[in-house]
Amino acid sequence: MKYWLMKSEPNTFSIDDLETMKNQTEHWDGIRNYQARNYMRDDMRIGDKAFFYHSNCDVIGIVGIMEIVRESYPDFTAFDSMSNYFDPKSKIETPRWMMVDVKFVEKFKRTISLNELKEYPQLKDMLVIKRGQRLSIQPVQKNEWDFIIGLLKP
DNA sequence: GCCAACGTTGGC
DNA sequence: GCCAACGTTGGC
Repeated sequence: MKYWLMKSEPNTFSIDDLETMKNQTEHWDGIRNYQARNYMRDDMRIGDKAFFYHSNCDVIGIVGIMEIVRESYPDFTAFDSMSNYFDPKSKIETPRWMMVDVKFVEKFKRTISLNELKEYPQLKDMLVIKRGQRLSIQPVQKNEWDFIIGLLKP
């Protein structure tokens, strides 16, 4: 099983939104970056776990956990000229962008902020704490995952 | 295939 | 709102 971190701006889609979706499940649409797409398409498998990360907001950081429940399939928002994510270069016959379905697992009692993540030497290699790192889907190492889960214990 | 211009991300 | 970092585009 692999571990991931997936960013979303809570103004657009927050962990609370995910929790209130039907079946607590939603497609993760709007990824328009090749490296992030490749991670979804090539490496994400059903049962993988992902941190839900809130970006561009008051309290930036990891807010909970979700699970991958459907492997990659074409991102239909790319075909919709009314969508913010419309991409005329992505055709139904040859879709350029993919998405996965994610299911809510838990919301943490507290946000593990970006500032806090930066404090721990154990996490110094995490992509998310590196300046200018904009990848919206990032792999997380098992030891990093376990360390972060450990922070939640009293 | 290079690279300048441009657009976007996302922390601050 | 600013702007550094980075990805993409398109002329050559």
